[in-house]
Amino acid sequence: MATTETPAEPLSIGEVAERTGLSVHALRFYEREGLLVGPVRRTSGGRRRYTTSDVDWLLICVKLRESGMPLADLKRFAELVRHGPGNEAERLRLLDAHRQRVDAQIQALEECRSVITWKVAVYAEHLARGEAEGLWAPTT
Amino acid sequence: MATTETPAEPLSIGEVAERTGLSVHALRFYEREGLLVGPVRRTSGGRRRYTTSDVDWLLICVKLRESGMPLADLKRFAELVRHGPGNEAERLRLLDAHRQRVDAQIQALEECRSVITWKVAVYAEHLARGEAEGLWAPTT
DNA sequence: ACTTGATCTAGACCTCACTCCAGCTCGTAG
DNA sequence: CTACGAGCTGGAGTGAGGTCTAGATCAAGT
Repeated sequence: MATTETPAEPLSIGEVAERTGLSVHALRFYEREGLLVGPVRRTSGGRRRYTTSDVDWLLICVKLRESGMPLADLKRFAELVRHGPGNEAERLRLLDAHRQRVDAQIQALEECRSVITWKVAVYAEHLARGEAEGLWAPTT
Repeated sequence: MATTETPAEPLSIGEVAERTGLSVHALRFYEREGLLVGPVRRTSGGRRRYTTSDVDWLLICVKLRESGMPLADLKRFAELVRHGPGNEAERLRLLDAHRQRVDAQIQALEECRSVITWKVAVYAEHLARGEAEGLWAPTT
């Protein structure tokens, strides 16, 4: 774990954007929305200083988002983590429910892929044997 | 092919909604947006009458949408089909590009799933051995 | 004829997840 | 000191993809 980096140097918002793939806009937005576990430290001048564990959390967030978890759920999860120990069962339920959704998504995508693949094959064959036949006149 | 139904009875918008999973609103919206291959027939009273090939096309659309094809691409595809034969190569490119995106998506989701699964395991183990340890004090 | 329920149109509205802007401040390099 | 880029805030704007409303019409049942 930990971002394969010095274990203590705080990072600027730009650096965090770079290593999470989120935009600086998105990072500020996530913070406003309460998606981070703790408040982000600031320099005396008011600039955000992210810790490596902030970044680790964000990397998890990115994976959860990427797999379609809505921000509302992410927020809920962050709240649970924020309120410390005692709610692990609920965190587990939340994650596990999401994992199931991801599985369903993968299955759905695989089904879509096979439909598309079939359609691609239809066109490929059609092209191979030269243009002809109403390929979709009523329906392929 | 064909929707395992009488090959000629036209369907109302409600029936089509039922068998495609799209809402009647969505069906009208898709039509306005030019996502259908041909214009939908109407009764003398102005009600839409869908043919089974309309439904077949919509079922393809649903699969493409479900796998993340943007409406704009779907529209492009519909246009190609609408303009009849001669552009099959382009249709093929469009579909094949999409198939590649779907593959990438599946891969990404699988990666997400493994991250989530790992996280679920962490919580499960934690719960099994009884509450303790700052599971996220810095980072899990 | 009356009632009921499905449809019709045009257009306003909605959610989600950001993204961008104005106007200002910070901080580092020359 | 000056410039200049990166960061700050609050709030408005964006784009995708629908969803909903109002007010009218159609069609079938009783």
